Amino acid sequence: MKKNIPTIKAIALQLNISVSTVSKALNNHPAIGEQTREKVRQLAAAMHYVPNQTAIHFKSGKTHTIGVILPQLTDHFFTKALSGAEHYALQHTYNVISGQSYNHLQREKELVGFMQRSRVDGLIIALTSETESRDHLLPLEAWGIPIVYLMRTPPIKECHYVTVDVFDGAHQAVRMLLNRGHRRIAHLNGPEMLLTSRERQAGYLHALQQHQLPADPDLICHTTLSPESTRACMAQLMALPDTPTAILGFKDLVVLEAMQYVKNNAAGRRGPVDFIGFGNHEFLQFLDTPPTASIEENPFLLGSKAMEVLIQLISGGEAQRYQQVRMPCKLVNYK
Amino acid sequence: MKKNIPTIKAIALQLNISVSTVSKALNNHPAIGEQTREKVRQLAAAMHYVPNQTAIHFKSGKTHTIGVILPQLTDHFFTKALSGAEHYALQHTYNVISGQSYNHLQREKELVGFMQRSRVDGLIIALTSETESRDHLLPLEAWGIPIVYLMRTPPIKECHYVTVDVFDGAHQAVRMLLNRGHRRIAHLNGPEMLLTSRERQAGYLHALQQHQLPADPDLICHTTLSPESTRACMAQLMALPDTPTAILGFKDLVVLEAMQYVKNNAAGRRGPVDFIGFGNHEFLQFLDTPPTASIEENPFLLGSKAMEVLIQLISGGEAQRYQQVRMPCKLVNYK
DNA sequence: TTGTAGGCGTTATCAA
DNA sequence: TTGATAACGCCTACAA
Repeated sequence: MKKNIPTIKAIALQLNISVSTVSKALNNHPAIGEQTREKVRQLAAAMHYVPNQTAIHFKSGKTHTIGVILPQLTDHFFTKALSGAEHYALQHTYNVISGQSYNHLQREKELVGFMQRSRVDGLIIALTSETESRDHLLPLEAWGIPIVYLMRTPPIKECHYVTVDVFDGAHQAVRMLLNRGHRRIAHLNGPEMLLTSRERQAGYLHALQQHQLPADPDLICHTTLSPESTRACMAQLMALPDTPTAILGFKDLVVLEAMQYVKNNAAGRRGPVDFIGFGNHEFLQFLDTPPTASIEENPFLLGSKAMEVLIQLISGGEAQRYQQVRMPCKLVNYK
Repeated sequence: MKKNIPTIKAIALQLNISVSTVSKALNNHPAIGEQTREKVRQLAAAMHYVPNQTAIHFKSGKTHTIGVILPQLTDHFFTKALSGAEHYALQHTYNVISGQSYNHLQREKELVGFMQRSRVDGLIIALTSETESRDHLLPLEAWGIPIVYLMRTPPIKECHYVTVDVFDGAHQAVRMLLNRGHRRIAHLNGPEMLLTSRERQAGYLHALQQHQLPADPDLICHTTLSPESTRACMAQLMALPDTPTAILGFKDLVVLEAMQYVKNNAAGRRGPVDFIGFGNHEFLQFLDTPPTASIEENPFLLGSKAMEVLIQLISGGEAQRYQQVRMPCKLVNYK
């Protein structure tokens, strides 16, 4: 199967006119006669001519394309963030190319390289939980390609980012649990390395503090997000002399695993009865015994906002201050 | 923020050698001295030189990139199919660019246009449920860009496709329900337009037929996959004088909506007690009352296979017969 | 109103 | 072993 793709030159040849005339006709250049324009357009349509974007990118030095790198799309949070980013980009005639890092730094580096080679005009990235340095991203910045971090930001202040205000989310959740009478509230948090984990924890601690409750380090544990790790955390919590009565989880999936653990392993024994996680996953509605509440994050809007910030950075001319946006989240009650 | 991206020319200028020497040095061309090669490599690394892929694509006429167009990534099935396709592509040094059609023909056409302009070497596509003709795909084929349809195939024989053997999946499911004693089995199917719906139905009918059971058209309905539409179907089924005792659903989500409907609207009344859907969604494990079974499809392998077929078509030289693959599926019991 | 020429970054061919 | 040159498809300033 040999490729046979029509070019401007082929059109020019057939009509016996010059290449530049064809180019102008197709681009609605004013200095082209009505007749010629029509002739060209008709032939182009008949030949199914489609401009070669690689050539245009190459020539213009602008790809009008945004790269998006996310950990994984099996996580609804990122899927929706991607959709939001795509949506905004499309409305502003930008294209999106995306890739999944599968939470591996090595793969993230490869993807960054791919984005660089593809000469994206800007990058949105949620770092892997392995990523400690952003050395592999510095060349992009040096090139003048703006980067907006989404959710998973690097541990520095000098960057553009868009995140969810998980501090407030955790704070709201713990306040609700406190109001329901709980005094032993565990925090089944995500990987310690993630900034978003640390912010959740800060919100958790702040709520306790406001209630003049001491923080018990035994009540805080970190799951790698694997089911095994989550179960290990739960085993630890349940082994405490004074078991927690409520749990704030990193996200809904973790909470469900925790609830399952309690159901399977704590029959009869005292165990947590109230659970709250992040995400407000749509599957929760199908559960006979849903968690107490869930913290809704609106990832679609998050992605859309990230793209908005990025496109503004790209088109906004001179160096701007670091854009740092925190989107609100909302506690949704299930009981 | 002005872009400042190093090129081969910049390297050549600094080292006071020619552009072509630099190019060869970077590409390990044998006819380059060890010294020169080293000098070039070091400077390139120091300048964070990254080749301009748009230029290479442009020059070579090969992008080494595969386009993937899917309805939506919020559907785990397609997310996993995408991951599988990406995985295979990466191992064979192909890149993937993907887009979501959101099940809109218009958007699908735009994406096809984007893929064409991007000069992908091949395309994997799952058509929208709106897509009746493949006119917008013909130019690609005329260009010699192979297309592999994934799951959502066009209603013709002359195409390459990779699907799941849903006929057999439905057949297995209905056989199981029959074995459990059911004689009034409803088929809560997906959009009639989708080939995959028709194949499910054929499997359903075939199983009934093997059991010498007549097919009751009242027991077959088609949801658009929206919750409202699914509820409307359920209302219809529940209004029958002889209500179904079991339901085969288009996919797990539809089944859960159906189960919820029964729970909310049939308290006390006779209603279906066994449910089977397609997908074997990972959330099913968290349900107190899961469906009876689910039909596992392995979409990751499906996407991977589609990519394998496509890359073979791309590199395989001359026109080959139509590749048509049906992946097996497996009934997973929950009760 | 149309055509000519140059150039974007890279590689391949051929000459030095 | 290295360098000069042309070419890929398209656009644009300038010339005709």
